[in-house]
Amino acid sequence: MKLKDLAAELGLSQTTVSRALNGFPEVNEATRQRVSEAARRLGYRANVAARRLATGRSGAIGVALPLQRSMHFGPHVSEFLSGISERLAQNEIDLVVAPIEEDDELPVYRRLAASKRVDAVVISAPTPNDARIAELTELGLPFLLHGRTDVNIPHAFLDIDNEGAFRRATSHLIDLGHRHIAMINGPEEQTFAIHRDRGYKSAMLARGLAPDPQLIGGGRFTDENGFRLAQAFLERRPRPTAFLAGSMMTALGVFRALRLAGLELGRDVSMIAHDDVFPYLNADNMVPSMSTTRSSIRAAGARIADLILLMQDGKDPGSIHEVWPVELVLRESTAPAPG
Amino acid sequence: MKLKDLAAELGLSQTTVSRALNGFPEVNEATRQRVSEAARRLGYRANVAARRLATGRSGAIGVALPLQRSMHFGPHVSEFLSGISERLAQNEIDLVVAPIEEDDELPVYRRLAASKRVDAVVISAPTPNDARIAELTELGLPFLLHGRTDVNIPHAFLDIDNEGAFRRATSHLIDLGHRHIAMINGPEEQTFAIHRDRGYKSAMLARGLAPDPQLIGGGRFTDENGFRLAQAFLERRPRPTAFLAGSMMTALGVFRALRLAGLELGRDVSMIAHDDVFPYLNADNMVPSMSTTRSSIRAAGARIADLILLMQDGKDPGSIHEVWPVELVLRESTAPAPG
DNA sequence: GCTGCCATTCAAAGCGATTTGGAAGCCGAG
DNA sequence: CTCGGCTTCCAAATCGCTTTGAATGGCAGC
Repeated sequence: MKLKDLAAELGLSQTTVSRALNGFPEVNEATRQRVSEAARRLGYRANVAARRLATGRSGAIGVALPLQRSMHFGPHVSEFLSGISERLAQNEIDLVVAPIEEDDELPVYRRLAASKRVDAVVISAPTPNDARIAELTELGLPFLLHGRTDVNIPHAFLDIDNEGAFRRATSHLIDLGHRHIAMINGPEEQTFAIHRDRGYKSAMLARGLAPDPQLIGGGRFTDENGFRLAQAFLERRPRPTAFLAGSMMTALGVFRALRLAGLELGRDVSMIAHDDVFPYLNADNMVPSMSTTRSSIRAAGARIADLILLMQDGKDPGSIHEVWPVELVLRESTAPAPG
Repeated sequence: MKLKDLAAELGLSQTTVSRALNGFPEVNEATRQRVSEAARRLGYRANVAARRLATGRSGAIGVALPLQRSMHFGPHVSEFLSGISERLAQNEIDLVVAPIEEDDELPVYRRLAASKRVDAVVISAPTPNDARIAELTELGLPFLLHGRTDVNIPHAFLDIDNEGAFRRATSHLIDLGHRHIAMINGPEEQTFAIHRDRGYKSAMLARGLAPDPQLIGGGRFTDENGFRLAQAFLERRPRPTAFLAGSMMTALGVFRALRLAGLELGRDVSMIAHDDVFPYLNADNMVPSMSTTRSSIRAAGARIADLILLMQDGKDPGSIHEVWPVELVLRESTAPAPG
C-alpha cells in the first residue's frame, strides 16, 4: 500500500492525499476526512525512507552508547533512553543507538552526519574540556549535551545542579553535627564529579572544616567500588560518621561495609546518596530508607528530547542552557552525629 | 557531496561509482581504487534515506523497550543493547529503540512494519503463550525472540538453558548437604522463570526432596524484593540453609537480609545467584565472592544480531533455535550445609 | 578486415514520498 | 459576459541512490 495506490483508491491525486494526511490547509475538510478514513482502513503508512529522502530530514536522533563506559553508567542507560525515546515517539521520530568505542567517537559522528542518518545527537558524560563539542560544532551536526563542560563554544546543554546538591547535602550533615564526612564520588575526570567535589568542599570550608583527602574517593558507580572505598575509609582515625555516595550503587556497597564493621546506618553513621531514580532501586524501600539528593534521569531524557525538537524547529542551541535544581530528600539514613 | 558530485569529480558515471563503492565485480580494480580514494578524501557517504528507498531495505532493526517493564529489567537493557548494536554497527546497520507501553505492543509493531522503518525486530521477556509471536508472524515482520515460548508457530529464538542451570545449581546444593533450599525467582509469568522453577523442582524431586512452597518466591529483580523475600524465608522453620537467586540484584538483597539476621554467607548459609554478567556488578569481587550460574546477556545480544543478519540473508527463521548452556561457577558463597 | 566476446562503463528508469507551479471550477464584481 | 480571485485539486519535478539494459573499446580468432 503506497501513496499512489491510496490516491487511486480514492480517485484523488497523490498531492492531495499527501497534503490531506500532513495537515495542509488547502485541502477541503470533507476530503481530508475521507482520506484519513481510507488511510486508516487500508493501514497506509508513509514509507519513511521515501519521506526522509524527500524532506531531507532523517526523522531520527542518535544517542551514543559508549561500550566501555557502560562500565560506569550501565544502569543509567535504560532509564535515560526510555525518557528520550518515549518523548520522541510521540512525534514519530526514531532514536537510534550508536555504539561507540572509547575515544573513537569522532569517526562515528562524522559518519552519522555525512550519511544523514540522524538529524541530531545527544551526548553524555562530558569532561570539562570535552573535545566532542568542537568536533560536532565543526561537523555541523546539531547536538544536545547532557551535562556541562567549560568549552567556550555556544552549545545546548541540560544538566543538574550537582554542585548545589552536594553542597546542600554536606551542609545538612554538618548541621547534624558530623565533622568527618567521607565522599565517594564518581569518575574524577567527569564534569559532574568535579562539580560534586566542589559542592562538598565549599560546604566544608564554609563551615570552617577542612576536607580530609583521606576521606575522599571516586571511581565507578559500582557496588564493589562503594564497598572497598567505604571499608578503607572506616579504618581511618578519626573515623567518618557520615558518607556521601555518588550513586545508589555505591551506596549499596557502603551499606555492606557498614554492616561488616558492625555499624548501624542511621544511628552510628549517616549517609546521603545521589539517586537518579531507578525504578528498580527504591531509596524509600531500603532498610533503613535512604536520604538522597534526587533527580530523575528519565525526566532529564524526556526533557532533552523536547529540547532537541525545539532545536529542530529553529531554536538557537546557544540559548538552551538548563540546569535543574536537585532536591534533598531526608529519610532514615541521616541522623545526628553520635556522641 | 552526493554521488553525482563524486562521479563528476571523477569523470565517471554514477553507476560505476556506486558499483565501485559497493564492491561489485564488474568494475576495474584500478578504477575502484581511484573511486574509493576520492570518496575517502572528499568524505563522501551515501545518503542512507536514498539508499534505503532504492534498495527497499531499511538498514535498521528495532528493539522494543518496554517502558513499564523496565521496572524488572532495567539493568539488563544497557548490556543487551550494547551487545546487539555493537555487532550491527559492524554492518552499518542501525538499532532503533521503540518505546512500548505495556500491553500495547501490537500497534507499535504494525507501525514499524507498515512504514518500513525497520527490517526486523527483536523481542524479549516472553511468556509461554506470548501473543506477539502470532502477531508478528501475521504482520510479516521478521523477528527474533530472546527467550522461549510454547507457541506453535515456527520462529527464530535464542535462549539460555534456564532449566538446566537451575537444576544443576540445585543439585550441587543438595550434594553439599543442603535440604532446605529457598528459591527467589523472577516474575512468575515469564517463561524463563517457569523454566528455572522447573529445573529447581526437578532437581529436588530427583533426590527425593519435596520442594517447600513456603520457600519459593518470585517477582522483580530488585535488591528490595530479594531482601524482603529472604527475610520472610529466614523466619520459616526449618530455616533454609541455601538460597537460589534469579539475579545479582536479588542476591544483593539476600546478602543484606542474611547480615541483618546475623548469618554469614558461605558458612551458615549458601547461595547461588544467576549472573547476567554486568560489568558493574562483579560476582568475583563480592565479599564473599558469589557462586553463580553465568551467561552473558551482552554476548546473547551480539549473537542475536548475528542471527538477524543471517535471517536477512535468507536463512529460515524456523531453523534458528539456539539454546545456550549455562556454566556453574563455584566461589565462596557455597559451602557444605552446617551441622 | 571482420566478427564475436570480454571487460568496462554509462544513460535512464525506478524507489515512494514531498513540493512547485499551474489548472479547473465557482463565485461575485464590473 | 468577462475577468479576477478563491478554493480545491493535479501533473510533474525532485530528493540521492540502486539497478537494468545497452553501449563502448580492446583483443583474439577466423
